Amino acid sequence: MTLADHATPAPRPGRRADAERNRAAIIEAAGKVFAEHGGGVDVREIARRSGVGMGTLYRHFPTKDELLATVLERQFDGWLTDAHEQAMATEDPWQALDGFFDRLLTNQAGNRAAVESFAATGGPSAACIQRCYSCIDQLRARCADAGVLRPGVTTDDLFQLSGSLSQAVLTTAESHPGQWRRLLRISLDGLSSRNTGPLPPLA
Amino acid sequence: MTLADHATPAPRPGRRADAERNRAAIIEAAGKVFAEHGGGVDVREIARRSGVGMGTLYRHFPTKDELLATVLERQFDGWLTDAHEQAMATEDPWQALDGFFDRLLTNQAGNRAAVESFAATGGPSAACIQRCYSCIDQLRARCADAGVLRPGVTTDDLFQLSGSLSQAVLTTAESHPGQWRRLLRISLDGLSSRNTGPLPPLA
DNA sequence: CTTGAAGCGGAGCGGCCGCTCCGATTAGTC
DNA sequence: GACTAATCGGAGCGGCCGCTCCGCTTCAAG
Repeated sequence: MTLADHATPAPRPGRRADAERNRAAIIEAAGKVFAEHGGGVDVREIARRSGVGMGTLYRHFPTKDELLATVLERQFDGWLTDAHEQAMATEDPWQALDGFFDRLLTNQAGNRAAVESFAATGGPSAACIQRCYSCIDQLRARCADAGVLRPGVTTDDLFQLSGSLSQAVLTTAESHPGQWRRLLRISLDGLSSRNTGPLPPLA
Repeated sequence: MTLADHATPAPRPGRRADAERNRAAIIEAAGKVFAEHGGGVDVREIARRSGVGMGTLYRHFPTKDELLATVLERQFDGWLTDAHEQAMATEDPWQALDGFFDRLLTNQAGNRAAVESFAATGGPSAACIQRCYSCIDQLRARCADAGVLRPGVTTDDLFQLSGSLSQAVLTTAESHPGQWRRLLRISLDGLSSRNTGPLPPLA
């Protein structure tokens, strides 16, 4: 995992064993709590759920934002890696793109904090966005080379699409789980090279 | 306007003139402030911007949530009416649908509070959602009758689409304004009857 | 102009929440 | 077991924000 680099402070090996355990507990609990209630939850709730005092929590993460960022980064990075690996293992370029989106969105289904962070900044962090862009661009290029992608579609378009769909994933999570897949199918069909009409120009 | 019914307390005609003026000022200022900063802003900011004291604000709206609801309802209702009228005046069913979405999304472009409310509850209020559903359903039926709409597409699909795109409208508002139109075009192309593949079933 | 009731303003209360501080505890060493 | 430095825990501080309270102002009826 390359993402441990972003943690603050980084998990040094020379640390006491209980400290290491607590740190892990905090990250796990925070992941669940943020996903359930969004980034606005009381930090005390995270401390409670991880069985740790406030002092301990704040020694590991100097700021609530830092904790949120770390957690989000870990989660998103995991989802991204997973979706990317699956896509790489798929031969058909179009199915790879399809599977990538499906996997990525499935993974973050119901995670309030993740969607909020997309809404606020377009993603968990600049580095994360960059990684995501790279993945998407790779898949886009494969599709474009195979001639199955609608001409003029940019990596940015695909990135925005995933962000916008993650909104749908969240709002339909409780009432109509999985309905977002219909939107994904529709969008992907609109992205196929069957559609040759020009897209609105970038301002 | 049927939406004044939702205000609390309703603007009674027998009220003093200055009270009426203040009420209007509050609604207007709140609309701007909520749009700029989202539903989380300090109520004091709204009082300041409308040139009114806290007491006045809270006599007109017993609760911050009530104020937010009223404002959102007014705004959304206006946008919806506007988009609907424009769509009704368009003969071609497909262009009517296209124009409806374009107009609705353009109108709410950059309104943080509006997008938040979509994220939280799917819309400003149950009544508003109902109205929106009706509009969309009407347009959907016209397209379906004309045979230009992909088979199996539900009103719910179209509603979710608009909610998900409003997310894109917000995130691209500052860096790439108007880029969301590309996503809209893509989605609509995926919704045309040219695409006959079955959509994932509703769970 | 007088009068009384409707309306106004903003200081301030109470609760929530991010973060800190320091005495108690415990892991790890000899 | 003794020792010490790293770690822990949670009471509490300070600031933010929703909302209230009440003395002052203004409208409009007579």
